[in-house]
Amino acid sequence: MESTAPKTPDLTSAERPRTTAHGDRTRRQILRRAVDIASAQGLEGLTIGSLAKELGMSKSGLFAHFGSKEELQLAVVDEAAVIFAENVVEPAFEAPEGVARLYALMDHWVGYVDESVFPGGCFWSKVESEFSARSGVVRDKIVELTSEYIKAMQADVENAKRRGELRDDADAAQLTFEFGAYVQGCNLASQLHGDRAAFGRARLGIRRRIEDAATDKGKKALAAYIKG
Amino acid sequence: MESTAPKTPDLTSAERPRTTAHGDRTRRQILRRAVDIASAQGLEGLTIGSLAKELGMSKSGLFAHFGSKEELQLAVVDEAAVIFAENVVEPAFEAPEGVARLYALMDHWVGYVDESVFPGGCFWSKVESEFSARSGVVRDKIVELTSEYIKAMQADVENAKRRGELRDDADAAQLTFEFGAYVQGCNLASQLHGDRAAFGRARLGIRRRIEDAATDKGKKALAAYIKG
DNA sequence: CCTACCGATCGGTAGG
DNA sequence: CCTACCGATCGGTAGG
Repeated sequence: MESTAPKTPDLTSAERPRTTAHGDRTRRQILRRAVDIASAQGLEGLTIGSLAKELGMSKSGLFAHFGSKEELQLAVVDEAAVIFAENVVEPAFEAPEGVARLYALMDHWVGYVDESVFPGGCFWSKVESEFSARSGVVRDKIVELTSEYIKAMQADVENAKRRGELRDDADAAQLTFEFGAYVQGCNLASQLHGDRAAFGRARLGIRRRIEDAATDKGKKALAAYIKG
Repeated sequence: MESTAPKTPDLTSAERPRTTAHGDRTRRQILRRAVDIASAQGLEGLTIGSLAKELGMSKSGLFAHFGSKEELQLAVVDEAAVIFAENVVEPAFEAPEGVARLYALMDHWVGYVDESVFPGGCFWSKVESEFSARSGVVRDKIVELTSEYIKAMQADVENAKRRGELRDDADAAQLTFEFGAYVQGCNLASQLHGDRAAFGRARLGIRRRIEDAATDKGKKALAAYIKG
């Protein structure tokens, strides 16, 4: 039975009416706090009751903003993507194209882990591990967004090749894999072993892999960017 | 009030009476299944009720083997350490000392992730991430064991240096960091993105880092081991 | 090893 | 946004 004028509006969809400035501000405050908690406790450890208590509101009051725990988790992942864009992707675009921008992207990325934008370390490392053996829309969104970040790395590597700053025989997929691994590695070493030296090791590894694959033009461009 | 003859024996300690062969076998069966589940769902996602149901026993019957969820988690971590020793640490000792043994250790390590000894990928990656922002004896045990694995890597690097197979200026801590990062990287790429090519990339990265740091003697020893 | 419980907490709902 | 609930599940206990 289909109805052309449904009595019950779909409160779980993104089109749910939410036009007041106050409602938007409250929702944003909830999500900022939720991303912090999820970076430490995971998206399942983030419970509606404990989040509500920390924000000084009732459980059902908070719940009404999202409609389900899954919708809350999706909103938290979206919010984390905004924070990542602001702290890593966008700042890297200020560097000149080529190896400089590639290095800038990875340098900001390590910095975002290092400076602990989130109390629990890298939000993405946490939720990737948490959802790696699950299925559903939350996992799908995590996979989609982190795939974009990997593609952004690889695009910068391939752009540097096209500009003649990395050698033609440089293996873009291999470099991308190694860069991602270094970021993961320093996040875990820091969070689990308190090893702050790992950030320097990640940066050094990234720099050496770029230098090893760079042409003379690329080496000069990278040195000029790092010095400047 | 101290008693020299306490009426209630400490059932949570390791000294709890457990002498029957049957009890030991049951306990081992429970733990093997539990490690599998924890590699996918984590040590919190491993609930006593669901584990009991899967093993066809009552919740309290299973519970009696451990005394608390925390003791179960500790036993699961110990069991995972036995499996890691059998699959990675011990097989590597069959390779000759030096860069060959270093490569063998890392090759078996990647193989243990690749061949999915556990259904959820690397048990250690899962629980390291899960407990990175927690405190307590379970986290402490995870940190202790994974630190041992890192030390085993670094000991092999330093041994290869002493034998003149890696150059004197090779940075042992840097190499160790990069090897660990590659293992983490291929586990996540495989589990989250289904990227089985990542195992080859991890192995290639490990081999190139060793070759880049190797002396002529070391290059020959590595080539002989990989060919043989 | 079992059945039969316990209090606490989970996500979610009713009704305002 | 609230109070007051719900059934399900959690770790854990009593008593055998």
